[in-house]
Amino acid sequence: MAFTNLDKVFFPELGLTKGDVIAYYRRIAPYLLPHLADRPLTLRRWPNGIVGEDFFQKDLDDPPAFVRTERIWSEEGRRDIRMAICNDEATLLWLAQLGCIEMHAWFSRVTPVARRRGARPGAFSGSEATIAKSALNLPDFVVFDIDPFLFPEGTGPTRRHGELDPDYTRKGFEAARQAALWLGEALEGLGLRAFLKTSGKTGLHAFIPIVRRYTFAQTHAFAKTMAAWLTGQHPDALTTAWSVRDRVGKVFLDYNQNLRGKTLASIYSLRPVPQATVSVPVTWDELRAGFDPLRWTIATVFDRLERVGDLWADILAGAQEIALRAER
DNA sequence: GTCTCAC
DNA sequence: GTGAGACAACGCCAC
DNA sequence: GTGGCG
Ligand SMILES: [Mn+2]
Ligand SMILES: [Mn+2]
Repeated sequence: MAFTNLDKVFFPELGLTKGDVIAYYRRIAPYLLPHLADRPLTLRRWPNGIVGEDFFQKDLDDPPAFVRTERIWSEEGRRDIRMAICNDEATLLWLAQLGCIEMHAWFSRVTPVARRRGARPGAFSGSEATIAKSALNLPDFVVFDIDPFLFPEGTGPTRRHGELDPDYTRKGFEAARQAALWLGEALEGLGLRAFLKTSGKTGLHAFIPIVRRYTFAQTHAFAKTMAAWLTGQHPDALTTAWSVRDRVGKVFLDYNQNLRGKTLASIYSLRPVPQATVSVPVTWDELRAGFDPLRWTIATVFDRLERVGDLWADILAGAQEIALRAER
């Protein structure tokens, strides 16, 4: 496999090239690869850099031989597609070569669930019924995508990528921070430990590691209940509204990613914003103290990693049970 | 970015 | 050999 | 079935 166009500018403001993106993923690989392991990938590609067009890709027609793929049923396409799984550095760099700036891994894995009877390990193809019965329907996490919908005066949802507006960044993140703190308190009340990361923009991602025993329907219901309860406690600050215009001025607690095939920009993903930020794990103590979420970028993240290591290294070891009854 | 097909 | 053109997701929900 | 949404 050949790398091409290494000098093509991918981040004009910083002058970062495609070669810089590939170099970033080569260096981050030891931290990132464990979090991608065994998870189907939804590719999101920017072959002409962050100011160019982007597109999603799931089906890989004829990938290099070193790329692991899995045949997975696509209900809408009524056919099997071949999805990439990134378990090694070569595959990661191939993805970067394709123009993947972010990595989007599923919340479920293809590996068999231990001690599960009646399952057909490795069968994800042929029908919706097959994949619904498979390990891919049993996520490792309940996820909360915490998205501030605060905008500078005179702008609106259509211009919500206000990453260039420091005032908006600060206000939006402060709102997301408060929302995450409320979520953290509620989860603590349930005896659940969650892992936190910046999105790389102004939001936050909270992951609750769970045993692979709950279906997406169950994790979705759990997250929806939590989000609705929190929104009821803080109706002026939080929303779960489906319509963007009904979210303006609030923090959108998005529980809807808890479905098979949905993704978020992964931990240690480079984000397609001018500052070339990175999605970085943070501690709850750091959240309480506050920070600038855009401080971690392609240029600065390794300083932090060398100091604190991978704060999510043990995330799968802490798989928890979730109560399915409506809590409180 | 990759691939195929026409010239 | 080279350039043009096609192509690269999808599930859920409201209406 | 189409459109909004992430
Ligand atoms: Mn979101
Ligand atoms: Mn988000």
